[in-house]
Amino acid sequence: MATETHSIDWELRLGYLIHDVSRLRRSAFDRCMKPLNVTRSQWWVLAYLSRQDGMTQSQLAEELDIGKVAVGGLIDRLEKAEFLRREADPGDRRVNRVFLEPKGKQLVTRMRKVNHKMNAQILAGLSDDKLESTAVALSAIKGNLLAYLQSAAV
Amino acid sequence: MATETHSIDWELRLGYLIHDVSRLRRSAFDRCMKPLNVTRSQWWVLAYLSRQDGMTQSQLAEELDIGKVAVGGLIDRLEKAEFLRREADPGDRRVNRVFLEPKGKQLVTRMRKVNHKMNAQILAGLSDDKLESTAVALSAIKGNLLAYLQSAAV
DNA sequence: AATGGATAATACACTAGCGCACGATAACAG
DNA sequence: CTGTTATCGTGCGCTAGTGTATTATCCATT
Repeated sequence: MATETHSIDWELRLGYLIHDVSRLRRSAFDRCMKPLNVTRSQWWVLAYLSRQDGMTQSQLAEELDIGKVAVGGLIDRLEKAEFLRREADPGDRRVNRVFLEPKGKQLVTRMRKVNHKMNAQILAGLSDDKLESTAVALSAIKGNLLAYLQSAAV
Repeated sequence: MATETHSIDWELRLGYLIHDVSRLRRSAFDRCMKPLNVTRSQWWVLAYLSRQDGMTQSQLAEELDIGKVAVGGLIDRLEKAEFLRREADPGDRRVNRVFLEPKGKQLVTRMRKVNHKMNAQILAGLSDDKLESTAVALSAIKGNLLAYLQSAAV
């Protein structure tokens, strides 16, 4: 089994690496955000809202690619913490629109900085070239994954 | 702030890409494993056991890099499903050692195949060179992350 | 032998995700 | 206008992870 010729080995390694990096990155992120008293998932909600305030819960679920239920729970907690508020849509009584509260906006700018600093540290020592080619490769993988998930959706 | 010169852009992209790829990969993995009626986390437990049967729960937690509590829960479910069994260590009455049951071993071989096939599809179209350089870059990132998590452990 | 510190597993409370099913509402068909 | 269908949000139950506290056991030092 040591004599596998080509790619197989890298395939496996890459599989594990993606797993490891994403797990470690998650830990690092959590550690960074801890002093801000907001979780990773909550961060994403706020980040998306900061780019487009007043989204509906379903839109958020779509963008974040998580279920509506999960979004509901997140918003519950964020609302309780007064980072955002729900507001009934005047035109469609089914929908809740979600708006950032001042406290939330403030948090977003702080989080942006923290995130940026973390990225810099994590990618330290990698040339722009490497960063770029890695990004390209990951994009390709992402494309494959999307295609795979589409097709297998049967 | 729009006039940042260099890498910043790739840093951001790479951050998002790692996030996306890991999320999508997780979904794909879950989809693959679904017919086997075993979750991703459970898969890891079985995989590690298949390489070293009879580990203690704490060893498993260490290897998998999750908490002991989480491991306990996973093993509860896996034991109930008869994929493995707990066995008291004769020398130290505090520890439980975990062993694969035949049903578990059987599952591991099936999972290996599925995993391999998925990897191949996901990395399709990438040359060995690209795979290698991507793996190298991710390794470096992983190193940075580990260092970061160590240092910030203050 | 006794005690005090480390370690193994568990209990409990919390955040987070999924899937399914449900009620309310909207949009559209006839 | 009425019935069907689709969509929005939620409730419930499950798996999974975290952190803290607890219990049982081991081990080292006195």
